[in-house]
Amino acid sequence: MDNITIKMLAKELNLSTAAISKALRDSHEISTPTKQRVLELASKLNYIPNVYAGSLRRRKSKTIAVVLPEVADSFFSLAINGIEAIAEEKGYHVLIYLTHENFSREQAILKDFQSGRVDGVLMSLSVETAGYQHIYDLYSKEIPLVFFDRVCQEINTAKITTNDFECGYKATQHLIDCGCKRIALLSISNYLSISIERREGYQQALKDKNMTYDPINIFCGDDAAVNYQFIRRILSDELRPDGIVATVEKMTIDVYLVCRELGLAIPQDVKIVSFSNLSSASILNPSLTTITQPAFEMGKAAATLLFKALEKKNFALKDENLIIPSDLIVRGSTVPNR
Amino acid sequence: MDNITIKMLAKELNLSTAAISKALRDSHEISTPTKQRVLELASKLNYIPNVYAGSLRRRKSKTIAVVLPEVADSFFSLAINGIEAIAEEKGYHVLIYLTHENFSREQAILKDFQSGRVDGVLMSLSVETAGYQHIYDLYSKEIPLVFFDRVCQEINTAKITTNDFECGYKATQHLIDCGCKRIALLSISNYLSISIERREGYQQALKDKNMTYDPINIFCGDDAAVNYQFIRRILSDELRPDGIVATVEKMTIDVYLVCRELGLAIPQDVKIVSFSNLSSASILNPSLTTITQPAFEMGKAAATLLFKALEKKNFALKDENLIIPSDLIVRGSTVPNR
DNA sequence: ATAAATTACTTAACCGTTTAAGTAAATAGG
DNA sequence: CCTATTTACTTAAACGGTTAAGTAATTTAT
Repeated sequence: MDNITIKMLAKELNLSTAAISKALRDSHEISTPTKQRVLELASKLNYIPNVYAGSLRRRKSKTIAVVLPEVADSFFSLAINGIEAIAEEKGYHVLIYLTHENFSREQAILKDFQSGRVDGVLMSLSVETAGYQHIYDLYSKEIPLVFFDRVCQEINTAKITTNDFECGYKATQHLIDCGCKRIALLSISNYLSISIERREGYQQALKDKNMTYDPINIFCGDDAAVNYQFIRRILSDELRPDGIVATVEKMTIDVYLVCRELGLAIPQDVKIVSFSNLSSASILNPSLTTITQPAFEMGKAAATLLFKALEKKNFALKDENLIIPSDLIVRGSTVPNR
Repeated sequence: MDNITIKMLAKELNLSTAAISKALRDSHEISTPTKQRVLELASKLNYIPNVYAGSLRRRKSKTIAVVLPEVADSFFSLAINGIEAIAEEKGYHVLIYLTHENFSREQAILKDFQSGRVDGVLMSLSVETAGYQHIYDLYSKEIPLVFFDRVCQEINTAKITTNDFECGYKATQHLIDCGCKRIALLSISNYLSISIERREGYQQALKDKNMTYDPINIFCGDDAAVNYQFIRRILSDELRPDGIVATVEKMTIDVYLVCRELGLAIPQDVKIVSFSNLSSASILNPSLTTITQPAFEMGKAAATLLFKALEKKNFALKDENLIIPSDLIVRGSTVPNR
């Protein structure tokens, strides 16, 4: 059996399709008894409007896109939760796209959005993103865009971040306070906003204590084995770090595994602080000191801003810049020696 | 500036909109030089077709929905990865919906799909789902549906599962082999397919060794504190279990925390096997013995089947039933005493 | 040389909903 | 009592593509 359409309701009730449409949208142009009849029949026949017809006509899809590097990461999955919570509340639908940190994939995804598929976009940049033309192109189509976490400073739109600089600083300072002399920063990019901020915080903390050390960049591909070998090399060195700030959750597990393999004790030989939302942080061996980001809240905030822009025509995203602070949660991986 | 439409291309090239449409879809009815001209102008003006117009006319959206209980869970986030991988390959878009284990939310989500919003649905049932009318309603609209993990046996469509019965059996047997005498099963439902299967495997394993013990059901709400207290009560009992099969990842962390608080040693006092895809399992304190589900592969398989149904009109999902086995990975939480 | 088939289009209907503009009847206002 | 306004609709044109059916011009077949 075919789907019920407005046309069928119209024929059945001897009304025009316009009358049906208006009745369903509770227009004042339709009398109460007529509205009743329409509503009754609609519910009796289980009429469900075709969303594509509506979207075409109204040029609005009630759909947003979330563009993420990956989903199997506690930060991003919590952020999705926050986004979904708001979207559900507002009656919006959520399309999800994963870049897998790949630039050309990100370009292709954004290009597609020019089709009008979505009313707005929430995104966190990929590591590989070099150049922002694809973002400007989207921007020029006047599709509202809110960045979260990995933002693009160059683009003049809303950005939700956490206090990455301070967290880089705090994490480093904490390791210094615990007696670390050679503190490494494990990062995945020289260009990503969060990487830069965290690194600058790290460097400032070292500078304030007249210490130096090199941040270490790890190419973050899909190949976990490569990361593992890289970390192993670092920790095998004679002058290996005695403190590590891991700016990415993934790497932490590798650090733990490498330490176990090399017979290095955490926190005695190596202390580690990780930017992470792992729910298992407290039951690791040893429990992990983390910078825990407000992932859920950031997702919520990003979505809230986006919907504000979608619902209020004269609301400008340009100068919205929200920073939600993270927490340093001290645990077993950074206990001072003796 | 307004969006470029086929109409504009047609006017510019002195052709009909039909010719443009056909040229863009590489129809044999259009000459090569004309196609070239159309393609050139389209790319020059950056023509991007309006997806809603196309979807309305063709009654196909190139979009699928994924309906999940939650996303902040390693199984589901890996499954999304698998689904996205296939969807991307096939040029489909992925809408994501979270039920938060809530029945009425699940009903509302499926009802919306009757609008033609999606071409197909992948889903994993919520804990609270009681009754399947909403699924039958979807089914009657001939929207292909593939279940994964938490399936509904009653509905005659494709199902991707893992060998839950065997895993329940294997996990229990493993604990017995490690010397456990009182083995508890932590579950979240009496009705969920996976819960039933795992419980039956557990019970069979006990029966085969002439042992008895009660499975324990935990209401799995959003309130983590409730679960925690519940587990605490169980482990505080004089006749507390010395072995636990946790069928849900979330609970494992609670068990670890409660054990620490009560001064119970894992694995000496309590051994635990968990159904889990936690990437941190190997670095927990102690490392966690897991039944690791092929989450990514299950997502991929589910998506692959769905697309087969979408692309081949005479492909029936009815009797597709794929079981991808999980692995028991023995780690520190189940070392035999002495 | 003529009928048949092919080529390269055009015309117009259609997908299902929304909405600006029009209209007849009822009501209100002076 | 006649005009202005309001009420409750209808008509028809969008929204932007797709596609069945039609057609004139050219090519092929007999």
